[in-house]
Amino acid sequence: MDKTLKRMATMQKMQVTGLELFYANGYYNTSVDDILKQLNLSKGAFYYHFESKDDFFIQIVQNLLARKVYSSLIEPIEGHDNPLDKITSCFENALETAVHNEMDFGCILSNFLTEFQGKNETILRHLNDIVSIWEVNLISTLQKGKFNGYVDRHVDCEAVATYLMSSYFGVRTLMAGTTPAARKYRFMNQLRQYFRSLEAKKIPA
Amino acid sequence: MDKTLKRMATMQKMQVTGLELFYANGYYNTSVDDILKQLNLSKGAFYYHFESKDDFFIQIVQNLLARKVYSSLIEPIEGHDNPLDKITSCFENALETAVHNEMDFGCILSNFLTEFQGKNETILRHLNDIVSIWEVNLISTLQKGKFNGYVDRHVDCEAVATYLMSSYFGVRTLMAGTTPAARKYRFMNQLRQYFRSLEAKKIPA
DNA sequence: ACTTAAACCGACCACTTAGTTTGTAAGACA
DNA sequence: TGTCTTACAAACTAAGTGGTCGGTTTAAGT
Repeated sequence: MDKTLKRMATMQKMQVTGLELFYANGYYNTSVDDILKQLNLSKGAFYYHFESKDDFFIQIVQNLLARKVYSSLIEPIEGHDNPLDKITSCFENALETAVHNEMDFGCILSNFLTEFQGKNETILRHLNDIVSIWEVNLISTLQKGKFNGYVDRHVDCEAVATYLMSSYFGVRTLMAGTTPAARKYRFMNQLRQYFRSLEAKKIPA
Repeated sequence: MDKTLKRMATMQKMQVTGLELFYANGYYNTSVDDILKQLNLSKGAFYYHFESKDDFFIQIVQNLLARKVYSSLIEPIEGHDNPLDKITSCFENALETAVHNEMDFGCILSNFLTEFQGKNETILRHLNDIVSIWEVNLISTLQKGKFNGYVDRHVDCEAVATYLMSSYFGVRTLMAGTTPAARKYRFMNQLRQYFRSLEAKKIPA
């Protein structure tokens, strides 16, 4: 019991700083030693707990990244209110966090997708799993919004989901570059403009 | 004269295959030797023509990448026709090329932006220069469209440009993953929906 | 106090990396 | 013909890389 606790604690620490460094420097540009140096741990400790660097990363994806995406992009849009409002404030919050983050390098998920595209099929599958979950949740939220009269019935929910994911990934990449606050403001501005065209038409009188 | 020709030819070959491999495998995950092996050239040749790997890449960015972005994303939207139509068909063509590309790993520019974010300031500056050029062109095209009565006068052109760049970067990342054709279709679908909300209102009668 | 196993250390291995250096074939030029 | 420069080859260096392995610490169970 205490043993598994210690085990979990060490593994957790490794994964947390692992994610930090992988996010900041990229997977291939971060060595296992880099991570261990920051924790004052040795190679032995690492390979005692993890099979390989790839295995280590996959566990990070499942343990930390999946939860992060869920808590910041999926859970906030659940519920039966107006999905367009929920998505708006969800994006607003996510982007605001990015603006205030001194070390923002873009959307973690999107960055890793880019890095492993065509390089590591196994890892890519795990990343795409997260994308799928996000997509499915967006679609069903939008469909629920249709049913509840918030979203126009002619709207193609799958297409909207694709458009939303695209724009979010992209703006995070742009924001990591220059003038994140301005870019966030402009982005949200146009997101609202776009959403207005998806609203259910009010039946006059 | 013949000398500079040979020199240019060799450098060109190196840069072309360099860009191919950097795009496919990433900058840090592609060694100079990888490039040289494919050309049957030696380290001597490489360091005779280029100062360093970084210098090599910067020249690729300026010589090849800048031109590529210009010819596929900037030049096609120039002119005095309806900018919303021009941008639509420009994106349509760019995405169609990506769909038919067997080895598509996303938008070259966006991928490199992601890879160098927070890692190499110098290279990042050169990449952001290209982004700026694209942005400026989008904005001025939209403003011209306003002047010519294609775009509604209340539209915030800078915000539209940000939104367009974001969505394009993002959809290219998504398309590199799964079902690129479907994602392209859905994306273009919603782009048109969005553009409809930017059109100049027809003055009735 | 003794056993046992989990948790960890750190030297080590084979290999790769960017970059250097020494050397040399081939053409230009005198 | 002899010299000099260009354009490359190939062996090399020093610093890493992921991964292995024999040994040591630590702490719980008896």
